[in-house]
Amino acid sequence: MATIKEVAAKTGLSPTTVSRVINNHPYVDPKKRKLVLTAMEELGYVPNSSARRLRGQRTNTIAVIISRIVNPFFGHLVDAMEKIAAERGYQLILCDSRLEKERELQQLELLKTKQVDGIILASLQNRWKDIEPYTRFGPIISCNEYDSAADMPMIVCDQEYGGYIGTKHLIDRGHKNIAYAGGTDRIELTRDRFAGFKRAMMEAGIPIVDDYLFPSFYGIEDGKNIFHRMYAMENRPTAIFAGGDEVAAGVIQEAKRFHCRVPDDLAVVGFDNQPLADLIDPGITTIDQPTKLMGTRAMEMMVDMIRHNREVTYKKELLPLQLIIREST
Amino acid sequence: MATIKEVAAKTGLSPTTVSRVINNHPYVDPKKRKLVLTAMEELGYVPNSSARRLRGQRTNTIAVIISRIVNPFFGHLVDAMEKIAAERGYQLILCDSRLEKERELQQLELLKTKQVDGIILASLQNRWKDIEPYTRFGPIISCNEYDSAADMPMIVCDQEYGGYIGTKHLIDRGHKNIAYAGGTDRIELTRDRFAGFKRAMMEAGIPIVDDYLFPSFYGIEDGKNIFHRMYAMENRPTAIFAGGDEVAAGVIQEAKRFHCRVPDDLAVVGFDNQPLADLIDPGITTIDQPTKLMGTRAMEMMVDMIRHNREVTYKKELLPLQLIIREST
DNA sequence: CTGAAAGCGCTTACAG
DNA sequence: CTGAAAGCGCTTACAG
Repeated sequence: MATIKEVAAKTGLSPTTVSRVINNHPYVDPKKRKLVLTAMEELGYVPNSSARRLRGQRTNTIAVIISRIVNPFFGHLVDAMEKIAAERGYQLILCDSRLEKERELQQLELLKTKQVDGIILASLQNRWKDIEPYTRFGPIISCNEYDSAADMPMIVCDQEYGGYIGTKHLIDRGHKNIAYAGGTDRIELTRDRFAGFKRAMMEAGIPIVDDYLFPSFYGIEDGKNIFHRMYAMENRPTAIFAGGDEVAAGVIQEAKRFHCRVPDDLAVVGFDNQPLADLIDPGITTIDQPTKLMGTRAMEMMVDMIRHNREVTYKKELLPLQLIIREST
Repeated sequence: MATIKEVAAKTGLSPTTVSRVINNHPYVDPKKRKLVLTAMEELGYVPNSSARRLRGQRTNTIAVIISRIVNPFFGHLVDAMEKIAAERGYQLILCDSRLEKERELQQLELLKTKQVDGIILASLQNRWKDIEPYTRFGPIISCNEYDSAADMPMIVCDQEYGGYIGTKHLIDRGHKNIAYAGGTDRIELTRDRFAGFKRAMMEAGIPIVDDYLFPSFYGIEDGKNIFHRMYAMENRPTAIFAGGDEVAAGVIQEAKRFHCRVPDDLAVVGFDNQPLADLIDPGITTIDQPTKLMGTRAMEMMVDMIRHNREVTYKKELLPLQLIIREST
């Protein structure tokens, strides 16, 4: 692999001048510039990025941490981020925390070891106090998930409102026995959604039944399990607000298998508005998250922070959430 | 950020010794080792990876190029790869070619500029002659897609067989008017699948109707379009072998909307066996690809090649494909 | 078991 | 407009 020295030798110029050509500096004799360019071409020269990183103290790489890449929601989020990153000349390192705290912390080390210029947290396994120490080493922002105790920029959706409109919709349809599959309390996002659920229920004067509340779940299989737990109840819920479209899809599929009609016997509301929600039968009423917009904004902000050395301070950017009504309610 | 020099200064030892501690070299006085460890701890020292990269000429980073991350097939493939990479201490750079040749070539440059130690091509936009020059700079292997003209290792499935069993299944169900949504000829994988289709048709003595052949398609919307093109025909096909489950899902959804019964009026076979295939109604008969196994094997092989400086030579590892029968046929 | 020195391949003040 | 020199932060022969 040719180095800058070899290019210099071949042209009879100094490495300094070659470097200036590479970096499009002004003040290089046009003839010499051309000479260098030809030599680079002939030698197949390409600058060594490790050397540039070490010298320049930048990596042009950004890490994004998600919790489960097989969740299509994250697929779309990452897609939007990758697009902006590529446009702006940044590489994307994909980190999957697999919902584990330790993995997330290890991935945050990338910033310390100077392997990335910044990190976007699209999921959050650790508390702010454990994440905060890393902010000293470069910009960290959150996108999708958030922690209001955190002193970092966040691009998020109004989850309380999402929880509210989904629940209100079920109430408006005449339901009172409403189950809720909410995710763990550990995550603020799910707490806020649940707060929206509670607000809607309270406004309507409907008591919340503990047995109808299901903890943290993520995939199709979890949806199936939840259905069975509801099905086994004496007093079955007539509706469920699931934590995501995959969970909702699992509920619906199993309901159909057990001849439980959706929405007549069981109404189902999902979350995310994934393509899946429109594909299965009946289509899933769900809360649309502006996934693409979130990813785009987060990456734009990250690049901006890296480029302008912007200070990392609290800033919450709220994006709109919207009820999409289909046949499952 | 503390450097190795500061650790050395603090301990009164040389950077050499500190380096040896960092890298777990033998022959370091246990007391001094402990001394260094404490100093590193106190200073919050972490080795700068750019310096290590430059010095060591390795990056511990692997790029994977896919063509469309929102395709759940790639989501699962990347998931399996990320798992192995993380286990082995490698970072994963995600590159989405978005089906564009130029982007893929630019992503291959990562190897030249020493930003990655190796590249896994999970999709292939360029011909071998355009990819080959990059092999000089590090290991490149393909996974999923392939090019038999290529002199590189490939972890792939027997697509011809996949095309064959899917088609044979439709023929066994009594179909003669079978449409095929095949992808472009540019890609060998799709050519092979199509060859399997043709073999099955020929064996059964069924002529292939040009109007029933649809070119390259990938998503749900494409499936919908294909349905409409078939629906508009005078002599409608009674079955279709779609290029992927998403396409199949689009066909099925639109068929239902137009009261075309699946499988009675139109039988549908997909490809990939994505979770989606089991979720929609009717479930999609499809060809199961061992996605996880492919990703795992590819990453294992890549790490092995990087570690042992294995020569990059042709080697085709064929994984099994399997027909999954559901209600769409 | 330990350290001084060289060098990985760049870029950037500095001097001219 | 150009070049010599220093230095980014490591690691690895080499010598002891």
